[in-house]
Amino acid sequence: MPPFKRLPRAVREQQMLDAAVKVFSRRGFHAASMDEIADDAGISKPMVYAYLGTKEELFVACLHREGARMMAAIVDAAAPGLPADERLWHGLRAFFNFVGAHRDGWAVLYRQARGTEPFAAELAAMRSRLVDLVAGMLDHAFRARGREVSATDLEVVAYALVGASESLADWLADHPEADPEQTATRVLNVCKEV
Amino acid sequence: MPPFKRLPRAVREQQMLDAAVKVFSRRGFHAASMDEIADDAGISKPMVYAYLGTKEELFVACLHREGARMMAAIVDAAAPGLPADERLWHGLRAFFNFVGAHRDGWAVLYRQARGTEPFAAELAAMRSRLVDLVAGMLDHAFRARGREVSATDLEVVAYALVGASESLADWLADHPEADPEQTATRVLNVCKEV
DNA sequence: GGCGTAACCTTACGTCGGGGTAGGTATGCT
DNA sequence: AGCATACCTACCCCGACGTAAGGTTACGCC
Repeated sequence: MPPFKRLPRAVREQQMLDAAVKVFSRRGFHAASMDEIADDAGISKPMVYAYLGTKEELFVACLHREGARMMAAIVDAAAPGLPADERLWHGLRAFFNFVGAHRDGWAVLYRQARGTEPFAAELAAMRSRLVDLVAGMLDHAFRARGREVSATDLEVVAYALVGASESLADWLADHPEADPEQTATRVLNVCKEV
Repeated sequence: MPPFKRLPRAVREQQMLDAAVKVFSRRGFHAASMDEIADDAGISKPMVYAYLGTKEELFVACLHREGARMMAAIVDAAAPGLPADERLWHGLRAFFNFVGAHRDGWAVLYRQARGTEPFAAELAAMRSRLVDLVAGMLDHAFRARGREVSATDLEVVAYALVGASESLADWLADHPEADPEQTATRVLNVCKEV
């Protein structure tokens, strides 16, 4: 038999996470089986337990990795040096491009985690950070135009904007033929009217 | 022993659906057990199978009942006789009041169904009907102000509006102290700017 | 009133998928 | 050589879906 290649732990962990994200997104948390994940990662089940722990812990690991990637993509694109309007636009673009490129990661984050109790809190924290980020950018943008908005109203608008984007991202995840850039443009057109 | 009261089928079915919605919303689809649902309904498990069928069928029944209730609440409030602006406003109010009053029903609809494969399609169909309804009202509202908007743009705006509302509804479901009416007002304030 | 039938309802169980683990084997580094 | 790390096969076992078979109450009909 061909002796399966031995790989360092860090590499295997990434492979496992890749497989886990894929399977979780397709089947949902409960319907996904550790056997299938292990199989898909080209490894056997006990390794998954040895490296990433129990099923819940594995899911949390996925959540963290995908969430961190998404936040990083947005923060990178919306560099603080740019003018306020540009930051929002680039952030939106980055968001939709991320969702377009990581459709299954997105499904894990926002379709599985939202419904399954132990993870809802984790997700709420991430979304809260995103809302804060968007609220900050909106604040900049409004101030740049000489408009002053109260902190709570700012938060509600940010929440609504994030919600609308998530909703369209969801739609995007289900329509592989759709173009992320175009979707971002559409959201921005709506926002421009405000 | 106290002979448990015998009730007609229709009544029991409603009790079962009430219990099912409650348990599904608390535990999620998979984590919910038929035993707990039966227990909560004050009945024993085989009755649930006899009346509502398998677990999936039971969940679909919940989905349909709650979805129909929500749509009915919105359609009733947004009577076609009213002027376009009023219809949107009343529809929004009805939506948020419904979510406020049926927080667990909402959780079943939009947190469980979205993530769990067999039901996602069912939910997508409902949401699609809602988007169409909203798009129709938006069309009226725009025309009343003399603005013409293409059908696809209309759909995107409707989708974004529904998404934003769902997002805030979600937030509402997690904050029992929040006021539905006030939340509706806030969304409308954002829309008024468009 | 009695009696049968149908509907209501229960206890108790078969069964199986899948999470998690015990213990052992190979491989590379020092 | 020896030790740690990567890796596997095979297994245990519990929880929960779904069901079989039987008891109990209401109601219609003579």
